[in-house]
Amino acid sequence: MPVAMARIASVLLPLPLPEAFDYAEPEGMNLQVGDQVVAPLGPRRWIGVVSALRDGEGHNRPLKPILERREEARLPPGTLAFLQWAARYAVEAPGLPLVMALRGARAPKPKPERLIAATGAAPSRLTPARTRVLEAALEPMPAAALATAAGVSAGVIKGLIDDGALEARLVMPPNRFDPPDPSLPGAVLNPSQAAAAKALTGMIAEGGFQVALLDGITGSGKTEVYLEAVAGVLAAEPDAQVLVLLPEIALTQAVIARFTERFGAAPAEWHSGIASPKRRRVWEAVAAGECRIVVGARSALFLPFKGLRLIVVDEEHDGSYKQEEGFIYQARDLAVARAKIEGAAVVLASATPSLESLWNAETGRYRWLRLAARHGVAVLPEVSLIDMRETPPDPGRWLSPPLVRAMAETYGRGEQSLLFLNRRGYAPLVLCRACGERMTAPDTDSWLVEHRYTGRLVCHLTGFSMPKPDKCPHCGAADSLVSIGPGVERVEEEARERFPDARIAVFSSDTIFDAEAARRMVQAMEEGQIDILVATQAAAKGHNFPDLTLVGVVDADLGLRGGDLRAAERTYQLLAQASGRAGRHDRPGRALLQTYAPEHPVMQALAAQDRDAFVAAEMAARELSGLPPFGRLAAIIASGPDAAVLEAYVRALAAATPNAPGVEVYGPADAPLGLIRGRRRKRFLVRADRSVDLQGFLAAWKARARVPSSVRVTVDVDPYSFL
DNA sequence: AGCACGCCGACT
DNA sequence: GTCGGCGTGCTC
Repeated sequence: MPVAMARIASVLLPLPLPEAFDYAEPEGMNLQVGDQVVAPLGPRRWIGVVSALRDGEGHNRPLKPILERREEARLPPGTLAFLQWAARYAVEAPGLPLVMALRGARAPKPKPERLIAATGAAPSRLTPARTRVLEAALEPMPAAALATAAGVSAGVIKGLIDDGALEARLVMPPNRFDPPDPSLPGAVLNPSQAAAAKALTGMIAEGGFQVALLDGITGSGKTEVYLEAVAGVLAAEPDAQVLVLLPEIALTQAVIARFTERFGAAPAEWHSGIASPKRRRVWEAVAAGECRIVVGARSALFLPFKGLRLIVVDEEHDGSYKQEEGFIYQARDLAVARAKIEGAAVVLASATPSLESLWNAETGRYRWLRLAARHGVAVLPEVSLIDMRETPPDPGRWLSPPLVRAMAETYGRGEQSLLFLNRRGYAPLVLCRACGERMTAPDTDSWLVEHRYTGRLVCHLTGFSMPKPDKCPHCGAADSLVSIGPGVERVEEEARERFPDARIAVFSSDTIFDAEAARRMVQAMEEGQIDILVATQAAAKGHNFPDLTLVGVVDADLGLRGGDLRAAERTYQLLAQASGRAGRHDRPGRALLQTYAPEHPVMQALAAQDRDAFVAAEMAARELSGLPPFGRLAAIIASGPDAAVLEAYVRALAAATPNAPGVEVYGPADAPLGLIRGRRRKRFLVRADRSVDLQGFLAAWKARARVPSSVRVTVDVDPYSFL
């Protein structure tokens, strides 16, 4: 009889370790790849996941044994493969994506709930209050809910429990997600929508990995179309799971409502705002295949789907799909990668698709579905440019005469205006008139933004804030601090001066900090309780305001000044979304863009409402310089508190640059914000041809120079922010 | 990530 | 003379 050979288990730990660690499998544990285990690490115990199993003994040293196998769900093979792919893609430790994947698995379990139920026994004495309670206690419910329902105090309920007529039961909340019913009738589709829905369901029915770009202007009804694709997937396979990604939490409630209406059951919700026990429930139900639709933010991509068949990426162009901190990734790109690993389909939906997706559609990699017709009777707004050189605002003002005139006409007709300025606070810069000092956060280069509501100066980069000082902290001069440039608060102030009787509100992350506040503001706007809304990006998307007929963009050039790769594209997308807010019903709307560069191709394309011309021009420029989507970019940022140590490292790294054909390395240069929280930052930029294994190059390069422990090195593949 | 080990300042 | 600051390094 052959002696059973001991097995070695490679365990991926949710830590920034360079590789999976090997452990001995204790006899009889019967591990499988994907199992959650507890393993010893130094003096501690860590939860990890088995990533490989092989026969053999530890070679160089004895291996520590795994301590236990957890009963919690096993990570499906597709999920594990995706995590490993994602780590390589981001040039990061393999344990970092696992941190995201286990975020639900390690959350505390839901606690049993105490419910009060009738025992059927009659109470010894009946009072009117007691009768009401017994009538209300038809099914078990929490004591507080029962007291409210019966209109009594908690004492009455306690009395009935002591009397034996009611009893308390500890019940685990059911980990059930009601199954969606794809056979319920969907929305009535217009011909354009119907054609797109048919093409989508046909594509998905073929099975396997496929990507479609659902490209339709604001209001063309993209959601109805992808809902039909979801219905098709759910109907075709009883175990199929669907993931719907949204760029921000504020949009989830509306989309969840649409899904609930369409399929008669609420989908699971997943984002950073979900409480821990709920996360745990969703995570386990997704792993068990019991939860079939998840609507969530980018982190939902790391859930342990068992039978993922379709991923919808709504507003696919949106910059918030790019995670910029910690584990850096682009969720839209990872969604496509995950679908490829799982053999699933992807629908990318947008009114202003990213150039990358348009290029993939143009070259036939993605199926291109264009929704042309506008839903309902609304017409597109008329877009015109205001040349700020010809009709400048008064000094210290930000609204030009043509825009103010248009606002007056709109207000006079009882209609609504939206002033759009993508800048929080009152003024983006405060400086001292006496000595010229610019206020910045301690040990940081970025300017402090003045907020008048709170009377503070705030660093939007580090979160630092301080009360606005009376005297210049640098030279001590009194009353010398001046506010430079406009933010939404300052535009609001100007609007109030010009229209003292109008009802004016500000929509920004400083006035609207949760989903409930956003809902109230949207409702007030819908009901016509606001005449002029001054808003940052937060309000640029997703809402229909029937009486909104004027959109004024205060500084249309703002996004162009960053000078980065996507400046033009981002500005186009943002302004197209913002101007698309106007005139959605029976009244035609207009959008006025204040610009100092009306001849710029972005402004011309917006005024002519000619997206294709803009895209063609931008693509040609990118192709000429080999930039995405025609080439690939990555940034390497090194930071550290000691300038000399950092400089030495960055020089060593530069000297170690591998010579690779089709790759150019620029730098090292001071990062645009060279100093944050006392850490100096240096940056390399890498451009590579599409045929180059960029990740392989970056990993090999990074490995060629020893990193001093005080220096942090981050790799940003496909950078969006050039700060 | 967390925890131990190690070499320089103000304290019982 | 010690207690402890957190810089540096390791964990299968």
